Amino acid sequence: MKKVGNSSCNDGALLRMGLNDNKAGMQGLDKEKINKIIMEATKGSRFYENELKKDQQVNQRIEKMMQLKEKITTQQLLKAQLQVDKLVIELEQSRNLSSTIVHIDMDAFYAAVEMRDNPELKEKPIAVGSMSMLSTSNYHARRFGVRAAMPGFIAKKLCPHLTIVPLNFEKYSKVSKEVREILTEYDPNFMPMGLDEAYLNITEHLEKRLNWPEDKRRFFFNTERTTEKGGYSSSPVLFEDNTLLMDDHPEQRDQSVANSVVFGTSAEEVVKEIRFRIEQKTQLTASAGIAPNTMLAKMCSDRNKPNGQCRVAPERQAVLDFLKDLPIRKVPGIGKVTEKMLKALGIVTCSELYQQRALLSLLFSEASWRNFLDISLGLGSTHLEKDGERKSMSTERTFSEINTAEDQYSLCRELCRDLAQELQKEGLKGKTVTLKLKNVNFEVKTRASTVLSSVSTEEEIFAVAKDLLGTEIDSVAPHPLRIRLMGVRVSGFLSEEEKKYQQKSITSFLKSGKEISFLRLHAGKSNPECFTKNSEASPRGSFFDKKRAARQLNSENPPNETVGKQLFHDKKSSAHFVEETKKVTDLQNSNMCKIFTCPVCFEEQSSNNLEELNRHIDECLSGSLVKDTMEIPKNDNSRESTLNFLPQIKSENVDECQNKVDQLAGTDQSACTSDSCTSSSTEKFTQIISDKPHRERQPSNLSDIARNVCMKQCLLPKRISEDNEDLFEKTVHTEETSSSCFFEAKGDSVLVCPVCNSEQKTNSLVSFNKHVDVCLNKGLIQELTEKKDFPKTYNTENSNRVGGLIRGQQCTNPSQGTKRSGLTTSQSVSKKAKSSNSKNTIDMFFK
DNA sequence: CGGATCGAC
DNA sequence: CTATGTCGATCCG
Repeated sequence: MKKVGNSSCNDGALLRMGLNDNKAGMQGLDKEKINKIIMEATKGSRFYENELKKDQQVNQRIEKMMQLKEKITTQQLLKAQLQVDKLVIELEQSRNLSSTIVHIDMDAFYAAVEMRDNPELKEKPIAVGSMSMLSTSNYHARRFGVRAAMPGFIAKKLCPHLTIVPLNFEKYSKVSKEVREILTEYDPNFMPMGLDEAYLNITEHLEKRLNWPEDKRRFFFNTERTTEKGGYSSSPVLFEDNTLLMDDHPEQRDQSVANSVVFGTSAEEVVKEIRFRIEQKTQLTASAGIAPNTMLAKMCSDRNKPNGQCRVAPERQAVLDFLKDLPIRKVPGIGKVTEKMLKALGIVTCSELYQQRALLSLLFSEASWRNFLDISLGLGSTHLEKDGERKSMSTERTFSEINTAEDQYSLCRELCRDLAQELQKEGLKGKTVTLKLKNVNFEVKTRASTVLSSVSTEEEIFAVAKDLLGTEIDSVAPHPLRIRLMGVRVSGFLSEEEKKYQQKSITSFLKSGKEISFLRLHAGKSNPECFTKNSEASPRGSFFDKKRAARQLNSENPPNETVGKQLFHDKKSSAHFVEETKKVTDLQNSNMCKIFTCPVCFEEQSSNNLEELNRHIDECLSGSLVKDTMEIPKNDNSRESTLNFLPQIKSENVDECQNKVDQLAGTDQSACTSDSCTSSSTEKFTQIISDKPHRERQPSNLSDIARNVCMKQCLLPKRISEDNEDLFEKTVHTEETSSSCFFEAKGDSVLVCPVCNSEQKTNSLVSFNKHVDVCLNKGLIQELTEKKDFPKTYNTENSNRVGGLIRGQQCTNPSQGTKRSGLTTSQSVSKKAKSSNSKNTIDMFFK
């Protein structure tokens, strides 16, 4: 039995410290010991106090969420269920299993490189980083609880023999480049994620490869390599699992020349080949995941690491099976906080995430719950988008306490200098400057200011940053600002188009003088810093009160006003132009490959968007529905079609299909928003129902509980007594006119509680609703979580289905982008709490 | 727009 | 002693 709800657990900051399961190696420590040691090293520190504070904030968020949950009524939940399930259908329709995405992940990358290059380190627990912070550790060290993102001094307490190797990025970059040279052969558009990870789309490679002669798939062992021991390393690790190279075409192996190996043509073989080549070239091992989308591929690569690979077959059921018991924390985008919040709702696995989809849609923001839904359905991006233009650039530094204004200003200038250098390398200018400060209690603040003309030089950036800094210093005066970190960021870059306009404008407006002085200014870094100098350089009026003036200077811009305004104008119009063209191309793109299959007539519909498809389905429903002859056409795996509705229908029972039709029918009325339903939708609804009364209504899916209640018991064949027929009519009618509530007053009647299934005699809906509420609060969550329908398919058993009544919210563009949202509760946070909180923070910031 | 937060590497 | 640096996304006020 699963305990659900109010577990605002007080596991404190320990949770944050990333302890992991320890496979009880011969050496190493068990979890308990690790926790204890970390706690001893940690407690009482400023860092720890701050962690506790953050933890409490999370707990407050959870509490708020739970309060919100308490207030959710049955009706709301059921309605949400309907809406979400409509979306589920759309998402299912758009499921795309035709791509083969690979995620490659180098094993303990930095540590592995260091071990490779220094044989002394082999067999020893090592970590890469510093006493302050570790970037990674080898597997040996991990047995002691030494992990990435852990400070070295704590790691040393866990594992006194730990060797800490300083970072050497140049080396890692070089190795990374070697690996990328291999990857690019399989997908020239592969997407690197940091130095040690990458996504590949090998769909095209797989096709080409089918026709490749064996020799193109033959690779040789590296025999020249002289390892540390002078020996010859024949990559023993890779071949430890001898299944690795023997499946696909064993006969081809025999023909291979000594010291060579031939790989097959399957996706698995391709990935083995990639890993083989990586290891031969770099002596490093990689893990890999193969799946129909990036999210799954990433989770797959985690499955058999280190030095393993795993595949999720491109079948809906395989995807669902893979997700079934997978802890949500394994999902990219779900971090500690989200994990904890969901855990408070009793959600730990992906299947539970699916089961609670209705609740989640009420408790979280749209972006969040939609993300959750994608996750629980196993949807992710099926193509690798090249990353767009950079949005910001920043630099920050941690140091031992700095508390004098002078030091802080000069540090700030230094950061601006570094940043300006980087900005100019990429030829970027931004309009927003953000200053970041972390005080000695680890509390972080950011302060931003946006100016009219974009900045890129040290002087320009510093002019803005110093004001922000000055304001912060003032705000604590007469106390010193005690900081341990400062950072400067520039954002709000001009887009490519805007740049062109700007260049034109600049060349036409600015004559040589100013421009050159801009370009040359930073080269002569002779200025021995000091902010006083800068304030001299700023416009007049700043020499009264340094600090007051500083605050007003926000919108100073070196060129004259008219230029600034002119630029602004141009930028706007050009941005508009860009947007328009983008729309057009987007449309064209989406035109290209989207073919929907109408779930009613089963004909392929090429359409721009869902709305159009829905319109078609509408027509089908009102026109040909009566025929009710649902021929299921033969459908071989046409890899072309991006949308695979048919195969699903095939694999599910007919009733499931009917379920979808019902829902679609009930949803298309976009006027049927939130709390009101138009009569036309109700008409259609009754039509469908009366058209298909003969169809045996089988238990369908969880969400039918929602429909049950929506349509009241009148549509539940088993529970409808004959004399309720009348009720049905009235009911529908009532809904037509007033449907602010799913339950309409009906005089004396016997209603069946959709939760506990018991009959409830009521004379008022209020009392019945109350009963359902109570029932629901007690049992629904639990009941839903206990459903065992996940493995088979998400949409299965439950009792007594009825047609749907769904609000016509537009859910266009099921594009399954790569975006992963952060998380927030959708409801507003109490202002009081927040402001008092921030006040506290401000007070505390300078103690 | 500004500030805070989350999450990934 | 000693708890990173950079970036993107999202949400709310």
